[in-house]
Amino acid sequence: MLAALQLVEGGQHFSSLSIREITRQTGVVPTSFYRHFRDMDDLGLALVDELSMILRQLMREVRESQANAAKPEQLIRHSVDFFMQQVDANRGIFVFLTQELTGGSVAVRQAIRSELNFFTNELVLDINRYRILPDLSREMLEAAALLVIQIVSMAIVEWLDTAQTLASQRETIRQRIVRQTQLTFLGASHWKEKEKTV
Amino acid sequence: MLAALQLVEGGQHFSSLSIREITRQTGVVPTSFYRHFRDMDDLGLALVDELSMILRQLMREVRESQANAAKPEQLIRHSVDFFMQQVDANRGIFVFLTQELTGGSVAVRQAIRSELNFFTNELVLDINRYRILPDLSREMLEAAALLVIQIVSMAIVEWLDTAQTLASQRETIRQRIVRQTQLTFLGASHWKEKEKTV
DNA sequence: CGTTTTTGTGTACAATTGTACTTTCTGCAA
DNA sequence: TTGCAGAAAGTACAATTGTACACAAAAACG
Repeated sequence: MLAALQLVEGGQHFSSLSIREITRQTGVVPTSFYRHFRDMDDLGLALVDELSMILRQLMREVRESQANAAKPEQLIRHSVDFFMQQVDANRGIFVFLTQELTGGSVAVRQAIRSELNFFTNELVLDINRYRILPDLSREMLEAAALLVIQIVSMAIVEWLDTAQTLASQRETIRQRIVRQTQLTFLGASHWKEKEKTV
Repeated sequence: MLAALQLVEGGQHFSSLSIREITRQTGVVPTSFYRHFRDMDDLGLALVDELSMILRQLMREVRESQANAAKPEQLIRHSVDFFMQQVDANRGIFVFLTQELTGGSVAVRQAIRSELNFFTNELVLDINRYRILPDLSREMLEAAALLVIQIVSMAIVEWLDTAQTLASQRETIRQRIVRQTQLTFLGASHWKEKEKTV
């Protein structure tokens, strides 16, 4: 699994990897692959499972880093800074997950989407816990929370393409995440249910 | 190019296609490939160019379908309905574009991103033309417009995974697009520049 | 018409691939 | 110490791959 992640981080798309390539990377004979996975699809799913665990832990750390939040208006900014730092420290994970979010097999795609839904629910819980947006309907709350998750997801792809040395471009991305997130919360706080959605 | 699109629509990832596979699909000898493209990357870029043209035309039609818009509050809903209809009618195009948005080579990814920026600018022009959000700063306006584009982009991926027969699931996706877009505009309309972004 | 450019064909080959199979190794429990 | 299960190695083979090169048809153009 680590070998596959390294190859993906090295610029190849997961769906273009071969079994032999992966075993070669780990310094093991091709047929050993089958001791652990039925085929590449199986490996893909195993990776999503494994990386999901790591990702959840990582999100917990983002949350904890805000436990003694300075000022609430800087909460978003700090979370974004901290999170993007983690993205850099775990490139392989995020390259794989963003690739497969739109790429791999149906099963893998849905596994990743259900992980995004998990984070959406966590966010909904947090919003409720801190009594932000108390008047929002469940549906709208979920749409807003998922939107925040999607904002970050889309930004990660671009972030990973932007060299760490290009500080100004990276700052542009960070600012956009903050702005779009603020926009989302601002919109949600002004939502009146009478404005019928459909 | 059509052959590649068909294979992608058939469930394979573009980066896993082989030259021989493509030429086989068109009923032509493998070496003929090189008469038209240097390599697969070249084909990928050519596809983005070609599909961008089609996509722009398609977006124009979405706009025109709203020229004599009934009521403004239904404008979003109607545009979404019309657009998703076009997605169904052009699956191959959208499968490829969403795949490569996070997948392919750096060059292809950036080509697609710049296309998304084009649509963002178009949307900004429209917003200005109709005097929606007259008080919004340029930066915030762009962030909001891009967010709308991103909302749709993310939804397309899920849409393509949802069979046409599952009407209720598809309606859920449509509603989410509408809600998230409304949220974005609502937030943008309440934005005061004093709420410093960063 | 004749010529030139573009596109397609045929042949060839070394490299890589997935996977079935048999055999060897390794660590641990009895 | 023995036995055994899990992991790796070794061997094998047919299928597929990218691409070089020489030649043939077709299209474009004067």
